[in-house]
Amino acid sequence: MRTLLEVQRKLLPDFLLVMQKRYDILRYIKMMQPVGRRSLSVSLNLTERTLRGEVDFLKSQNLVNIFSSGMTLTDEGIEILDKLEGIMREVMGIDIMEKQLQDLLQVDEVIIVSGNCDETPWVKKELGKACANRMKREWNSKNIIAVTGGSTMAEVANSLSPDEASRKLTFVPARGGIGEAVKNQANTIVEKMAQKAQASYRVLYVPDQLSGEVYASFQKEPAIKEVISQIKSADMIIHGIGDAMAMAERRNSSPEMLKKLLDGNAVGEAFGYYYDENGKVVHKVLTVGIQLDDLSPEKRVITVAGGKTKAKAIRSYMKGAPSSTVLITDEAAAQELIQGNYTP
Amino acid sequence: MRTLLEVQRKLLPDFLLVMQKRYDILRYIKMMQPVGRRSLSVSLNLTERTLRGEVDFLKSQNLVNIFSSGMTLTDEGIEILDKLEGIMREVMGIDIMEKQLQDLLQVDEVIIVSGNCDETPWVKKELGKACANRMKREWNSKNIIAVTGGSTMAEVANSLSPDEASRKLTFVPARGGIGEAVKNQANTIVEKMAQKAQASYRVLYVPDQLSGEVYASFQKEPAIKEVISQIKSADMIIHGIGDAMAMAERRNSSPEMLKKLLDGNAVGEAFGYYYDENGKVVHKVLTVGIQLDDLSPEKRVITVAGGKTKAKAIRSYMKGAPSSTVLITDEAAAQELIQGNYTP
DNA sequence: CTACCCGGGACGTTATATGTCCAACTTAAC
DNA sequence: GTTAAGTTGGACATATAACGTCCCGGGTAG
Repeated sequence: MRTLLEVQRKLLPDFLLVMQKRYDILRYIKMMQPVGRRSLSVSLNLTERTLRGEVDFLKSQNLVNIFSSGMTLTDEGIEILDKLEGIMREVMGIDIMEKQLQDLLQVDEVIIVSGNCDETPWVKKELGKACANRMKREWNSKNIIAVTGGSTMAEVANSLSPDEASRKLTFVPARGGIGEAVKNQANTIVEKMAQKAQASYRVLYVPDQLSGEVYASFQKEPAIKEVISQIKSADMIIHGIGDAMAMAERRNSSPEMLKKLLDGNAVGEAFGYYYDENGKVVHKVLTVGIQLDDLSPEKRVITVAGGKTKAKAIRSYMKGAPSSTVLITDEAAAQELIQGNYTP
Repeated sequence: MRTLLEVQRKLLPDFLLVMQKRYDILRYIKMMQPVGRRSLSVSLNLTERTLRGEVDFLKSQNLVNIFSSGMTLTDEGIEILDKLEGIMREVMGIDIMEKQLQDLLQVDEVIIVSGNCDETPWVKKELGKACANRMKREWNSKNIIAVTGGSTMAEVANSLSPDEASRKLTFVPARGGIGEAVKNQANTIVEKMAQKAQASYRVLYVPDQLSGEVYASFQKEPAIKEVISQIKSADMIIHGIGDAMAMAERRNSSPEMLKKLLDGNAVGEAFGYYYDENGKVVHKVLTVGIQLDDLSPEKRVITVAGGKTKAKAIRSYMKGAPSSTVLITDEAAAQELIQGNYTP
């Protein structure tokens, strides 16, 4: 059933809306029966005429009786409604969660893929695919795409495919090296994405953890400067989110820094910034490229992260995320985000 | 998944057609890619414009690529198509079988409910329900409904429910007693149907197996005569089908008659007529009421019978059935009818 | 009896889907 | 290089379905 719904979501997206509408109508009739069109239509937020159309249809399907005293469900209607209850819980699950998260996190759009990254390995691929599709939808109006590192981003790269618009794109790393393993470094991923999309790309090789002086002189280097200016003018930023401590360890951070993160209660990390539970920046990795201030609402920010274990990290980052953000996550993280919110 | 499809069949009937259409389009694109609109539209029997509408939609869903060299499936399209194949086998199963049987048996309409009467007890109830719904669809233009006996008919009676039109109906037994147990006798069922539909009814009590003389005098009796004339003018006839030998035994037929049936290779029985494999009448129970000749095309005949074991009987009767017949059966019988037909 | 709510008929309006035709472009063969 | 046959995509008139709006007659409760 899961796959059937999944397929239908793609193949007949608005039919599910119709199904939901009719489900609501049946439900309300059951509760309010016998009931007339007028009172029903206000309860359902439908105009009287459209409600009438639906009711005529339901009557033709023998699901409702229409008497002069009002409408009631037929036995068959009750039966169908019973079966629908179970189905709807599943159908509406994802849609509803997407809307809930949209409200909760105050962002433009939330996309949820079903499953749990932590448990089922191919769910991360689904995340990547969803992200690739989402990118595609508006990359004809964008030119420069900045991406970060991470295993999730690597999957995004895997899912990209070329089309006419994609060839005009330029991929750049969002920031200079921040200590990932080569495979998941931003530079590597940028290259892969560009290759998959048949686009151009620029890389930015800078040593990790620069000291203040070198940092300044580096930025004056013409070649570096040009790449940096491209990065700064990126139209779209794709990035993952990590668990703060896990990231810090993976990056071989110094003991002092680890302490700083611990003291600051850092839980989330995104492109080199560490956040605490309230979304406050605890620490930032000093490197070139996009800074938090650069995330203006004109830029499209796509945040990709899934898995129950990352829910806290996602929440921490999202507290301060611009509303132009699109969050792509999985069911497990979404559930955790929604539930966790009521028990802080 | 089964229940989901069942619900959708009721709640969004035309949606299955759309799904099938899009499935076909995807399938053809996969086979013929890269392919243009024109050649695709002729292959699919769609006008170019409608095909274009569908393709635009599929493109917006990222399922097909459109290049100037033609259309191809995207990776996602291939994936969806894969999942669809499995689903479609189930979705189209019933629809397709209905059409196949319509052709095979040369009747106006075939309705199949899923399951097997012989194995799952509630499938017979589903048959009854389906029959009741079908009757409802046109009983506002009919007045007299003749019904036969049998356990299936008893379930039809159970599923009836009253409405405005039903109160004007009159139920009559199709023929005089032909030896059923009381519970499943036509008279009993007539009474029950009338009660369920809040309609009127007439019964016809005649002794079984009349001899020629008494038969003649019986028909002259005024009260009987009136009922018989009502029966003859019935607008709708609802009847079941039985296995010939099983019916004969249940009716305590004489050894001579059993021999006659055996010799004639009788396999099916319907309202007192016994048929052989080719649809030839082997024997008819002599009684008053509707005779085979009365089944004119103006009358709506609804035949209800299910279960794998009855497939042969159904086929034998259907050979001579008028095209105004509506066959209501179950999946098991339908499969047997279709498959059995290729291995005679 | 009256006032209210009921379904359903009628009709003009609007949105959507479809039929039809053409222009610009790509590709492949010659 | 040129032609021919294929492709998509734009434009526009038209048919069709959905919808908004109004009203009527019939039940029903107060």
